[in-house]
Amino acid sequence: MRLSRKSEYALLALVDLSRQYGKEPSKIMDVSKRNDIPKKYLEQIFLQLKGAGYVRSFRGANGGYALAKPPEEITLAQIIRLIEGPLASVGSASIYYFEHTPIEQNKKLLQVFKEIRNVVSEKLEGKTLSDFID
Amino acid sequence: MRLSRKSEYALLALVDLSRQYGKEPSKIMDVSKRNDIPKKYLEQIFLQLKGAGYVRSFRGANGGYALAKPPEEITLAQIIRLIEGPLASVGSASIYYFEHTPIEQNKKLLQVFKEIRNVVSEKLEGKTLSDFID
DNA sequence: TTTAAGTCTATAAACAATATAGACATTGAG
DNA sequence: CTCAATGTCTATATTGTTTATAGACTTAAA
Repeated sequence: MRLSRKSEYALLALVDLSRQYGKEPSKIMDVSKRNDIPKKYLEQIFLQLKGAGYVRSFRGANGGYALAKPPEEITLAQIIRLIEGPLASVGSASIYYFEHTPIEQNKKLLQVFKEIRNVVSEKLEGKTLSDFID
Repeated sequence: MRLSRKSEYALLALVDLSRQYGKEPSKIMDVSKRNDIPKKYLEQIFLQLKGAGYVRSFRGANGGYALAKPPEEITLAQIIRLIEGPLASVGSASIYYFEHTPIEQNKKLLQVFKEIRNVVSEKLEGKTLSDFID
């Protein structure tokens, strides 16, 4: 499970919104500056997060973005699955995104990557955005 | 730590050589056929493994490839680090391949990925080629 | 009506993954 | 000595992904 820059940005942006949860929405520009994320790229990331129901947007002047649910209800696993796809190292060890890959030819080898998938999954399912507000 | 096709091929090919350890070297063509790996791609993979000292080659007629050391002495971690680079999900959580990335801005977030790196590393350091001979 | 926001879609630049091609070098067998 | 089988080396092709950037459009508040 290699994280792209996009996922790093998404996590930072969501933690930023978590700090404002219950308050006024945050403007893309402000989130961009505070976390050093390219503004136009962040726009796309927020649109994706919105499509998946993790954030809400408010258009027009005084608009901005806010979390769509409490920080306690959004896990790292959910966000990373959204942006990256499978948590597993190989497609054939993935549950949500299973696909056939060559390593299936060796059952024991595949088993190692399933075990890794499981521990990674547990770690990420167990952490929510609320755990990362300073 | 997302595995490329190349790593899957490398692991399958090495396990194949492990089965022949102590016997005659295996020809690229045979390893290719047995594991369904494109021959010309496998050539490149073996050259890389040879450069890193995991396999030896014998040229000319009756040539082929063999493990350069006992299967017990080659770990999955070594091979994956060779082919993929860092085991860590993010560069800033990597020890051997550290680099600065945005997620460092949030120490707690970074810590999660360091923990994941550690468990993945332990799993892969703890398994050698000998564990995968049927 | 103006202005400050978010929306949507296209595209570009750079890089990585996954091979394929072909000329070359080495070795053993006959 | 020559031929065939094998590994070596380097270049290139193809495709996809990542990481953005651009610009025209829509919405809402003042």
